[in-house]
Amino acid sequence: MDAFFNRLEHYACLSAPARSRIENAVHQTRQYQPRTALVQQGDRLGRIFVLEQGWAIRKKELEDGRRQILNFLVPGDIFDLQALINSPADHGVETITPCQVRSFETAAFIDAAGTDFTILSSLWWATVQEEAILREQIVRVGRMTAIERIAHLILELQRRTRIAGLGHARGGAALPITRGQIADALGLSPVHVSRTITVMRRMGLIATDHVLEILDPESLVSVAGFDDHYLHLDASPLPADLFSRQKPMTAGL
Amino acid sequence: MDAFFNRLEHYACLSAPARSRIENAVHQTRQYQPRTALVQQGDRLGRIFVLEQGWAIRKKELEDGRRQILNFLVPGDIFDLQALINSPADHGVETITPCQVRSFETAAFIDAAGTDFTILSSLWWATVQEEAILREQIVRVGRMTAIERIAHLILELQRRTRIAGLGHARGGAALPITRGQIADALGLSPVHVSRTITVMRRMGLIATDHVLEILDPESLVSVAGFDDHYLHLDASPLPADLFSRQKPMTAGL
DNA sequence: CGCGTATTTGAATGAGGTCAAACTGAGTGG
DNA sequence: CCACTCAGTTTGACCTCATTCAAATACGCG
Repeated sequence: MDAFFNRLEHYACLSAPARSRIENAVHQTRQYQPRTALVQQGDRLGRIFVLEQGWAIRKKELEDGRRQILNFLVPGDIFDLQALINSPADHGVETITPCQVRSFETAAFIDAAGTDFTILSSLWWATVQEEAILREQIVRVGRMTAIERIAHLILELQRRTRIAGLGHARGGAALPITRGQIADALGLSPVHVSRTITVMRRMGLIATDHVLEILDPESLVSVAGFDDHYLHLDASPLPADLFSRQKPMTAGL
Repeated sequence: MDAFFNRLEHYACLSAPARSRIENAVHQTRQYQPRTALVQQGDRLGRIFVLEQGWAIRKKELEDGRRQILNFLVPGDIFDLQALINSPADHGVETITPCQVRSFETAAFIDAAGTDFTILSSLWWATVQEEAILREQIVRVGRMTAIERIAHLILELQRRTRIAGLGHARGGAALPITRGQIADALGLSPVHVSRTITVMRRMGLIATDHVLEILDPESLVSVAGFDDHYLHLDASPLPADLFSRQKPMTAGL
């Protein structure tokens, strides 16, 4: 439960009863190998998942094999709250490292989460943050050069792993992703990613001894034009009386 | 209120009391000229907006003037539910045609919407759909060729205007957007958009007498590799007892 | 008419893609 | 311990899709 609670508490301080509601909700935990499909496009899910350990990707594929990685998932990330509506998944989720995944049946999850204000507040934060990440991804892919895209992505992942409680205090946080994955995430070819990363290594921005590491955070920020506002790291809980001001017995969106 | 109700009812049939709760919620309606900023990056909003008439865009801008349009807003679209969390806007919203915009103070909106299951259900659908649109935008910009991007965007907007109750029965739906806007949405240059659209016109796919119109929907779908599943047009209401199965007095996410 | 904005077209340039081959490193098995 | 494999990475040569620059054209609109 660590990664999940860690994430929820990043957004709002959970009450003891809230914690135990979730702890006691029926759930299962499974381990997966890398390259395992967790959600397949077209699936109707009926479950809510939490990535407890490891890395995964959201992706869409075109008929002819072109692949777009929409986003990386790091420990604590929740998917798919969309399962609340019973519509087929419009994209797939796949592990890229060994992963531990917790899942709740939708109804059990709602019983546990849907009545507690702090949990709902955290979940809404998580949704807002996820949307913001998607928007920034659009900007990267639509309007940035190769080196900007890569630098920007690295910084985003570094910030997100920090939230997830991974990674070392500063710069740190080794990213377990391949050139091919970076390419599919950023709309580039693996070859060009390799070339660009070589340049970045020579610039002293990053090191790539087996895993990708940040050497010079400041310069990287400047190369990427990175502004972490969109990640809403300043998360503060919603006002606690937001939903109860006039109707004490109801909890809402 | 037409566009808003029309949209909400696309997702779930509203009860009479639900309608009147919204109708009676304190709100204001304003008209705006084209190119008016409705939300500026960095604003703290405190209001929920509904686009009643006209078209708008969500956008982000880079320091040096590069601009990325994240998404187009059509009548019935809601922004920004993110205002529920009190965090500065990470992107801007701007009109591109004359617009009529309704807005609710956050608290008033929650009072009206937060306790009614059908409304919450509709709002959740709208959020899920919006996220799906952002994801598809990533695929367009990341992995499609210019002609695919343009064809795909045109089809998305055509479907969305149909939901919005604009546009003619088939093909139809004139899109009031310029080459420059298409370029900023799709990560292309206006010049190349113009060239590509000329090609598409010569292929008999579209017409561009003042506004953009679809002539040959089938071929356009094939050129774009368009699959409208992601728009979740098959929206069906959540099971009405989803939140009340075990705890009758609560409504939830 | 005259101005500002959007579009079109041409020619030259460039960022990134493709193809192909060599290289690295972590298993795995003899 | 070495050979073999497989996946990922690197590098070079060439190509192409899209950009940039520039000039011409069309289109409202006061």
